[in-house]
Amino acid sequence: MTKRGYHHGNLRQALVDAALKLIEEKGPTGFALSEAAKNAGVTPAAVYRHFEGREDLIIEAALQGHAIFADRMEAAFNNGQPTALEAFSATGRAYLDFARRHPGHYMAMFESGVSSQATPELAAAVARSSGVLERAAAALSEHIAPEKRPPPSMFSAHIWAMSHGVVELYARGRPGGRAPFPPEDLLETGIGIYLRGLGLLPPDT
Amino acid sequence: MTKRGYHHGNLRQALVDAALKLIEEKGPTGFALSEAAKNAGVTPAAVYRHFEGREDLIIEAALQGHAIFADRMEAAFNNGQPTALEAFSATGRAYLDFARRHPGHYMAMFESGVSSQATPELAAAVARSSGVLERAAAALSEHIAPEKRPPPSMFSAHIWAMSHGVVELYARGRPGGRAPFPPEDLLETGIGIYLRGLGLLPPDT
DNA sequence: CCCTAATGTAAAGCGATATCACATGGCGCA
DNA sequence: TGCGCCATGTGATATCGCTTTACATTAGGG
Repeated sequence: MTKRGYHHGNLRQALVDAALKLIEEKGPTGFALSEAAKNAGVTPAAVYRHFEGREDLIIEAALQGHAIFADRMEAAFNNGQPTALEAFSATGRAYLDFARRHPGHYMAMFESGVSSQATPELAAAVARSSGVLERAAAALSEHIAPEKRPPPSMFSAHIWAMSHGVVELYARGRPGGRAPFPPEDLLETGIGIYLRGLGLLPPDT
Repeated sequence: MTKRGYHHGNLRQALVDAALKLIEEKGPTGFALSEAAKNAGVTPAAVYRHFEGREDLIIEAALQGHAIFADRMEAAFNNGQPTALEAFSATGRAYLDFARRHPGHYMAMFESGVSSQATPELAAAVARSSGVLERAAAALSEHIAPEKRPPPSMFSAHIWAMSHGVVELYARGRPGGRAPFPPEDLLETGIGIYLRGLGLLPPDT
């Protein structure tokens, strides 16, 4: 585990971990490649043996983030069990939970300024994440009367947009001072109202 | 208008304009104070006669953005005329329209990493923006049966979150390749479904 | 008309990214 | 076993952007 003399052993991942911690602490802007190197116990130049540069390191962090993200949502969705609605709801909660538990990853994924198309691997990871949410939406869609059913990809885009918006604006105290409501409640109620608009929830309460 | 020899005449605003153009072109990360200075025809040090530094320049851009933003939404809301629903809908469209027409401002406001509380003036400008949207939501709220009426601030938070999410994720081709739908449609339908969930739109179509 | 304050410049320090030649040592192969 | 290669890390250095300081210029009021 400790530095074995000259060679590190697993510098690549150690750098990613250091980067994630720094991004979480100081934001993607404040993150410095040289500081990540120092925290990993090597000189800045060593980073270039494993990554093309600063941006490439961020991309790797985002990539790992999307992998975890997709896994979590996949597990929460649980193949649509026990019901499409409950699975969908769990998936939504998993979204926010991921953002809370992995702020460094989330920032690398969505706030670092790197395009989701930066590399083919990243694009694939993003596609997998979207795929999970889209399948959850598609499964739930089947319970909507066909004539008032939006395309599943639009359905999932709405959910993703609201989830992301809640994270960005209210999960770290953005507009109007502090969060007027806990983000979890905000997202839960927002999605609830939206689902009611689709006829997927009863119109009471 | 042109540089009058040694003194510029209106360097402060010229720097803000240059910064906005650069932010729009290269993102808040790629924006360089020195480049803005060059584009304004002065040396980097001259910037410090008008701003405390790079971040302060971005804050001023965000500040002006919020002023325009609030004005536009205020005008679109039009004091709730002709109907609360139409005024609200116009306000939502104004949101997206602003993001499209003023990408530099929007990025400075929401993607630059500066806190909305960075300075008291910025906090005030943000509060004014939120206030407009919140009033629009409050006016529309009165048409909801009281027992199923969420607090207006929660209502407006939902709308802001979805609007912001659409801009961030789909107005510049984020997840899953390119935008599957025009952002305008995405937001319009999303808000439509949400309003239907509140009983503010008829459940047909 | 001059003097002062506002505004801009030139030069230099600092820290971060990135590149290059060189050092080290882990590991496969004879 | 021991040799040599190549992956991995270092040190030095170039470049660039932010920022500060001392100095230069000019607009405008007394």
